[in-house]
Amino acid sequence: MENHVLAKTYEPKEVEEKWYYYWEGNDLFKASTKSDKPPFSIVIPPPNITGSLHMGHALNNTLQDILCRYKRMNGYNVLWQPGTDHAGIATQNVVEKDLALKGTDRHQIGRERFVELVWEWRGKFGGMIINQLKRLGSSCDWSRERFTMDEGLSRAVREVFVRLYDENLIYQGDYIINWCPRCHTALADLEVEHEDMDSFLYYIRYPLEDRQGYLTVATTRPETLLGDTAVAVNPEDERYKDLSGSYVLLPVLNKPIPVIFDRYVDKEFGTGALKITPAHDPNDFEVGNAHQLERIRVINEDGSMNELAGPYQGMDRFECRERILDDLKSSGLLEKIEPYRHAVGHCYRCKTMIEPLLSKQWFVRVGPLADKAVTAVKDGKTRILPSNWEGVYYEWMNNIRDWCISRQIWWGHRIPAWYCQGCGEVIVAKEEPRVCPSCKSKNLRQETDVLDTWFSSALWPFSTLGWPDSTDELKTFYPTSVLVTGFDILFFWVARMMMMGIHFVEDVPFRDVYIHALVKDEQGQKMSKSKGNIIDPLEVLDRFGTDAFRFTLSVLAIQGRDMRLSEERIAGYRNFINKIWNAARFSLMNLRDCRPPSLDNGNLTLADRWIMTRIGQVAEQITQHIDGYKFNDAASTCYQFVWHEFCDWYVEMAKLELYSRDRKRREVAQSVMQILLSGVVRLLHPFVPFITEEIWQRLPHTDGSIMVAQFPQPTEFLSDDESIKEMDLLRGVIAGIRNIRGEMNIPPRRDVRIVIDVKGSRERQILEDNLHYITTLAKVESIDIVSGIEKPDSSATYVFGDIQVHVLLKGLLNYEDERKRIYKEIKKIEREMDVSRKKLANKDFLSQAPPPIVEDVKEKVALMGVKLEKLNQNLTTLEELK
RNA sequence: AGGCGCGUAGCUCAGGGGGAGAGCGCUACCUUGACACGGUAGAGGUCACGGGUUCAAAUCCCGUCGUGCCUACCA
Repeated sequence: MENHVLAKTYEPKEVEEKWYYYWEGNDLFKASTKSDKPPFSIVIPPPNITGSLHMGHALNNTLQDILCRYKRMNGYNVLWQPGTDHAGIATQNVVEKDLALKGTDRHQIGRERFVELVWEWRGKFGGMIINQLKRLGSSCDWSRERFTMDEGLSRAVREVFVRLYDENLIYQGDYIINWCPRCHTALADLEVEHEDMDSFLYYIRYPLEDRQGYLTVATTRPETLLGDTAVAVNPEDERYKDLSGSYVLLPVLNKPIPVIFDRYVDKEFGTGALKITPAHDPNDFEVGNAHQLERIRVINEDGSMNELAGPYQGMDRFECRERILDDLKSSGLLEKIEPYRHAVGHCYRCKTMIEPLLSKQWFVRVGPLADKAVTAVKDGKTRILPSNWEGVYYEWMNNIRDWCISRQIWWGHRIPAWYCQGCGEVIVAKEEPRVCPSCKSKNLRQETDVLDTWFSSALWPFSTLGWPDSTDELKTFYPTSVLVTGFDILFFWVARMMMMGIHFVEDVPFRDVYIHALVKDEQGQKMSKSKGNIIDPLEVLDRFGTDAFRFTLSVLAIQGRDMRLSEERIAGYRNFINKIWNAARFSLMNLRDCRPPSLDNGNLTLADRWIMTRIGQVAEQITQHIDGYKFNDAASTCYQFVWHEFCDWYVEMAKLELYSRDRKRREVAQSVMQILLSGVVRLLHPFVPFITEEIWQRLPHTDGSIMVAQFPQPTEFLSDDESIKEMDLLRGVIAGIRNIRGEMNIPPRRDVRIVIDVKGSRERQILEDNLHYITTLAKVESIDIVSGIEKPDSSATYVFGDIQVHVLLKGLLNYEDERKRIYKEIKKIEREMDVSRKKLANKDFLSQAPPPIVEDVKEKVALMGVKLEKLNQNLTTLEELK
């Protein structure tokens, strides 16, 4: 125990680093595979190595840490599994930028060297976010940190790939994929962001081959006409019935292409005639397949036009569009242009406009996997919370499309497939094959594509635990207890982990999925670099301290609603942290000479019994709230209790005991104070770990870290309902006197005299026993307790139930103010009574409402009646005096 | 186009069939021996609008308006 007085203001910087080292150094974050305790496990949503801590991470990890610390204190063997993901495209982009600065590029240095450089980059910068997570106080088991590209996880990736391929759940094929010409790779459908853009609908005339006239098509992408292989119309469309079997001439290239009939075409849109470009549009691709059309790809992977684009070869796709339009205009084939707004796909990494391209790629056949993942949630094996996200999950799973998993980049898990240069055989294997099993050729070349990063992330809950080996970790901690994440990766990640976990480990990856909100700015806007409205969590940590920040995030973590974060809000909770600090400071100052605590009911004051009962109730509420992922309710309950019950009332009342010359009284108060403070910091610890450890360590008669102390159980304290009622009475009387002082503007230095008129003997007893609290807290000179007297002269009166508190104000009473005060009170009560009286006058209410409700209303009317009567008497007396 | 959510005190939001709540802000007073990152008191709301169910609706249902987000291959 340290004896010197605590600083007046809490200084987070000094405290945070010290305790984090202490926790980590003492292995307090470590999980065990040999423990009798029940397991509790969470896998971290792996931040990507290019990232820096943002608000989303801060919230996500704060919530996970709250759960982990709470569970540890409740006696669980907790594994919080940390790690990072390799973020294929993003990381490759970062390193490529570096190369560009040095005047080179990856093609010049070659694949092998490039991958080496990425590993070097990762070694230097990839751990940054991990240190930032530590600053947040995250209690991950860092000894188990994993990386999606490390050896074990790579082995899991190969195992999964090969098994899915063998089960015919991975296939390779030519399909239209989303191509990012800047990142130079295919993207999965999910990685495409659709954005509404102002554009034009161009009406282009395709001359009929065998007669005069045109067939006019409407398109948003005139440049793709170079790859057209047909024009389609609806077979039901009367306008075009006579075109059966005919051809039109493709403008510019003057090539005949057939008119085909397909129900897919919407008669109402445009002209009802649709140009078909099977190599550059997913729908056209389908139509093309149905009609065995040729697929002509006219755009290169860098977005330029290729040799099949004839005169436009070498132009960029956007330039080509302009040139074609010019040419169409001059040849009279451009009928008209209409403004048109429609959704255009963009790369989620670099925002470049996506080019749908025909390309050979690897796909996962997700249908069968998705079915099982849906069933698991339907059967309640995994709960998705809040439950409205379940619907979103089903909706997506039921409409799922095959997943394009190959990426044309170098950084990632290279696809374990080899092509035999001799016979063309495709070999998929965990280890590199020496010879072709079919033709025995040794000339094999490995697939150059790598896998989508999410492919490895999908294995995270079991690959990090050692799968495919049957490890103790897997046996102890799988399925994990809960996954905490944002809805933005529900499809990207959660759904895929569900599919893979069920398929490969034969059980769901998590029991609960808790979906938390997005963090937005004060205006409710998404934070983004381009908007410049980012609040940097690291700056917040510096300015306000980790605990203040974590507490703010907890209070704002309301289920199902995005949070608006502002600095004022954080400053407000910084004040709360300081309040905790000062409450502890006061307590510890008075505990220097204390003995080990014990609760001797016989000697407890009303305040003691009350606060000991309240903290038990609060412990129970907080437990319920955390168990239900109601972080905001849990944090608010802490706030209200600590500030408005512990500090506002208990500390003030305990001062009388602690400053008492009666040693026994002081000792009792010290006992209660120790138990109370110990309970408070333990309740708060999951939310604000640093300050609570600091206080815990200074608290007499505690040992070890608060991290491993028992979370408060209601049974540690008292359950004394009478004390609650008695305190309500006491607080009501004190509040009444304060109210009059405030309203009447009685200077604080002016001690006033009070007469309390109380009939009930029990109530009288309570007040008499606690007179010293009233005099001190209401700053009163003296109190007389009487029964059934006339209202004293020059008094202001507060009516509390059937108790009247007369404040004697000789020479200070402003009659007009007092009259107004009472009148206002009367009006308020009358309004309330009206409502209740009407209810009682209603036969239906009396007969149909539940009896306890009716009783309540009757009781309320009776109480209000008494109060009203007294108020009216007081008013009359006052007017007579006037 | 569908789906989900939101509209409650000046601001940010809890609550969710029977007495309108919190934080911040605001007003007045207070250098009280834990804390001015503090204390005491106070002002402030036909709970978006219109219907319906009910003895009773801010709360449940339907509709309207406003607003946000997600999903989607109509060129």
